[in-house]
Amino acid sequence: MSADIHWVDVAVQTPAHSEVGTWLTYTHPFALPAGTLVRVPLGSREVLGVVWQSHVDKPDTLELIKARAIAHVVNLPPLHAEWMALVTFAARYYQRSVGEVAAQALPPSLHKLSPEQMQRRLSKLSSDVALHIQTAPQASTEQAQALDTLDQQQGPFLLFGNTGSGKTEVYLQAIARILQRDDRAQALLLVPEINLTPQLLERVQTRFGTQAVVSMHSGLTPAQRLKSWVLAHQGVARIVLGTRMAIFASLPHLRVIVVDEEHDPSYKQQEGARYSARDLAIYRGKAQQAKVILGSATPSLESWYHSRAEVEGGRYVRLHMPSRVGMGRMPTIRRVDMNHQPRNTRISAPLMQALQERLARGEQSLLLLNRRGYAPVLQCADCGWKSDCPQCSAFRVFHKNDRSLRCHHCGLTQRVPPACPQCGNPDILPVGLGTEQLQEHVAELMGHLKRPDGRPVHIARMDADTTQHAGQLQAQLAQMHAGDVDILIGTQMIAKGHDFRRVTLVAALNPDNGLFSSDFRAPERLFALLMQAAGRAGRQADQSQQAEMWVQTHHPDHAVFRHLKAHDYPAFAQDELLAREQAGLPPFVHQALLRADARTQEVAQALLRAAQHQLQQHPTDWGLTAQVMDAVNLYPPVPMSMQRVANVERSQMLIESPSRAHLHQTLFALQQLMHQLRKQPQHKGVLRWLVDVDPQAI
DNA sequence: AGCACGCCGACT
DNA sequence: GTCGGCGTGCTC
Repeated sequence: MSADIHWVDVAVQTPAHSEVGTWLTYTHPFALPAGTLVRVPLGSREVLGVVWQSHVDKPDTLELIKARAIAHVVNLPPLHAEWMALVTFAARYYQRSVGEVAAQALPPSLHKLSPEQMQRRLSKLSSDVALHIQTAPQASTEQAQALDTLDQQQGPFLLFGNTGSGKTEVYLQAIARILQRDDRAQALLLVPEINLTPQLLERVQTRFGTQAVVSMHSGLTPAQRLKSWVLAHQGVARIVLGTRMAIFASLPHLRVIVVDEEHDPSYKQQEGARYSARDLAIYRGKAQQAKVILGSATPSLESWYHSRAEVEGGRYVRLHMPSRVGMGRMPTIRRVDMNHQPRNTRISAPLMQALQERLARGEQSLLLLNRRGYAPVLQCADCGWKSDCPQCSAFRVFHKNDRSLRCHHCGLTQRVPPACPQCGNPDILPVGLGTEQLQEHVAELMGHLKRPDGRPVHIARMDADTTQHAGQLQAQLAQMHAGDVDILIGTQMIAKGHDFRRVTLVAALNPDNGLFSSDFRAPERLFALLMQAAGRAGRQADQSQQAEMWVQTHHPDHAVFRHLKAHDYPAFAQDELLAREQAGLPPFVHQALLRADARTQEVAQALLRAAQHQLQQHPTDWGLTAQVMDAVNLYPPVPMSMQRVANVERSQMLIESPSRAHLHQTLFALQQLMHQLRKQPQHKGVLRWLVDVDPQAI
């Protein structure tokens, strides 16, 4: 007379690196389809989980463990098989548990709400699909060609289009074609930053109808996020616009994925499962038969390499759109050799002249400086004390606004001391230049000047400090568009995406730090930033003749600036790829980092050294063959370039191989090995360890 | 990761 | 006498 019992394997958010298996087994009176969302008891709490599979027989691994019963079944359609495959793939690829990736991929409210609360929220959602596609503007010849190729070929595609070439229009028309052909089809449009979503959302909603489009990013309230997620999951929302997290959106009828500005580093998640939304887009498109379009004016060298000719082994279809539409030509690049300027010049004489000309004509200028605050460090004129952070291996930045010293890594904020804490000398001085000081400096130089309309010039600043509160960014952008601002000073946030119509001059004041960084991707990032910044100038055809991008540098002949002057990304990429190939760097090898954190660098490194020793001396103990280890390079553990943050010492070991398969075999072996090593008493002091596959920086 | 249980110092 | 410090260990 025993009731039916089914054994249900459920993925729950198991501890990040626990040895708990892939899923936990619970009981339920009847079988549940894979993908069903459930709430299950775990220890003393109840957590959200995803059913992976059900079976009738008791699993033999469960002999000693008592299976508990599923508490609730969430009243939503099950997640589809492709979503589960994506989560499984991401978990394996980025070396995390399936449950952890699944949990990260679901909206937070789904975890927190009780079944009753969920039910109430769900009942409020409408289920009318309201797609109204408006007529698109006439495509240019280049756009039409790109659209035809997108139609005819399978992809994935790299849309290599100059800033202003109308990439967005191609995305929208490509999406429109696919949504028109299939009345259930869904589209995913990824953008790098939340900042860029509102204006694009408006444009997409205008084209496709407000109801058909939802957004997904971390700036939404939990309720909004849940709503977007459910609408996408139910197939009601036809277009999802979002940041990297949206790559995990449940889209049962996904047919096209667009990754805008695909080179942008923010597509790489930097905590938890360190996934790349761009790379997962490629996987997801293939697995779910959706077209994938990566777009950029300065593609990542990885994507550029993958889009080389098919006969050379390329896997992506490259689409080229070199012309600007509805705007003039790209700005003239002017390099100022700072070796011929007085020492410590911030704004060189010729740049001053050019800025004044813009002011006289009522045109806007952008000044780019990648340093927030007033000065990156304070120094005692007497004893040489510097404002270092007591908790990090970094200097605290001087913010003059509130007279504070702030560590940008751990957040430690203190008032500036009245005198040197080391020798008592009251003479402590700012060293180096930040945006706050630049604003002050420019105001001193040009604040007395008048605009053509007789009003005094307006010198504004836009960076993380002036945009931290809700609405500030939008307000600043509105001022800029209204023409109230004459000179806008800011960090890289002012270079990205904005369509400032009256800007005719953009200047990078001190881009040299990007040139000789130890990070091999620094030149690539600098080139992309400067090209993107240049794209802000001369967006109105009648003004584009005057449009200029200025670069103040001590290395005017450096390849980055040479190729920038010619607006020649392909030449830059060719040089850079050649250098990468010769140096044995990505995309010619694959990398992963094994990282360990501890109170002391010695303890952190000891764990990594032990791991290295085990893999090299006893590979077979960990299931690795000598051949695999021959193809995998383990570098000696070293401190991270940002060695100490919030009193935690960080160390890392670079793992490298030309073979993706061999690299991953090594990483799987490492999981087992690291769990073993951590139990040993000499490694007790290790706070955490983690693996970063395809790291952004090393 | 949470969250319990557990065994030693300063508070109502 | 308890409140609470975070060390240790477990979660189907």
